[in-house]
Amino acid sequence: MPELPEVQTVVNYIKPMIVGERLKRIMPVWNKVLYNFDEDIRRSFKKNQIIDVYRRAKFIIIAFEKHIIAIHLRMTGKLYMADKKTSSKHVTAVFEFESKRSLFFEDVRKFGRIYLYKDMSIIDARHGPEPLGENFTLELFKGMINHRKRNIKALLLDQNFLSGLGNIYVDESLWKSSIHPNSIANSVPQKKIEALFINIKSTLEDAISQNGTTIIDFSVNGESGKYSNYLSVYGRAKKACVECGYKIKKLKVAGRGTYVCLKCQKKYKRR
DNA sequence: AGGCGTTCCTGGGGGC
DNA sequence: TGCCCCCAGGAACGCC
Repeated sequence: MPELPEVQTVVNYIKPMIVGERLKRIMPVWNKVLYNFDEDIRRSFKKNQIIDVYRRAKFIIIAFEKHIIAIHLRMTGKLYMADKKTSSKHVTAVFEFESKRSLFFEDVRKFGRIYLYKDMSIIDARHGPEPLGENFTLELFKGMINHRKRNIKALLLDQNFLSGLGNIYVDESLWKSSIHPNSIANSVPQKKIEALFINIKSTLEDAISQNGTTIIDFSVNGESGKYSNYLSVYGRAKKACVECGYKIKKLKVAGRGTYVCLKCQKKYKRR
């Protein structure tokens, strides 16, 4: 499941290949993949050269002079460049460039969507700060959390609260900070919040440096994420905690499969 | 405000 | 071996 590090890896991979390309058209292979391409914007889509590619939250942003295209991979989305049609039956959309090359969007479970906006305002309004951005300071994080009474895992997964985290990196960050995922957010001691702040950043940075955790099949070069070798709790049910040796438990928290060491991670209840 | 259920999808795992 | 059932999971939305 692509989270911030996986999306960043995809951006790093495709950016040098498509900046400067001119978009001829987007072919929706599966009819729901283009989420909000209203006809007016579509017809005025004349400034068609890609000027930048970057990540915001879990979106891949392809920027044109007058508009942006945002791609969300959701669970199983993949992007890769190719010259000709691929044989994959899971392609849901194809970006055709004037150079005759194409960017393929492949998505087995079909949750991924492509959005068209005039600018970033709608996405920015619905998403919290970037955990690796300069504006995301410890003081800001403390201020965001100190009035929140949700359980900490649900809060960290909420893209409106903080951008980019998903199930894997939330579990990893909470384990590293010795916080039980079912803790009430504003009951977690300040020292632990400081640790969490540091651990969210370092976990994401380490994962980016390993090209993410999810196995991403780029088809062309077959690169896959290597952070899976570094996971401490996620996916390690019944295995020994690498810190204390106690058996890792799999729970359900915030409706998600959740991995936790009940010996290392303390649950902070409502005060 | 926050928790919970539902929806979208399909491959794959569990049960028998 | 084979078949059917059911579920994971990101995010939006509605309901209480």
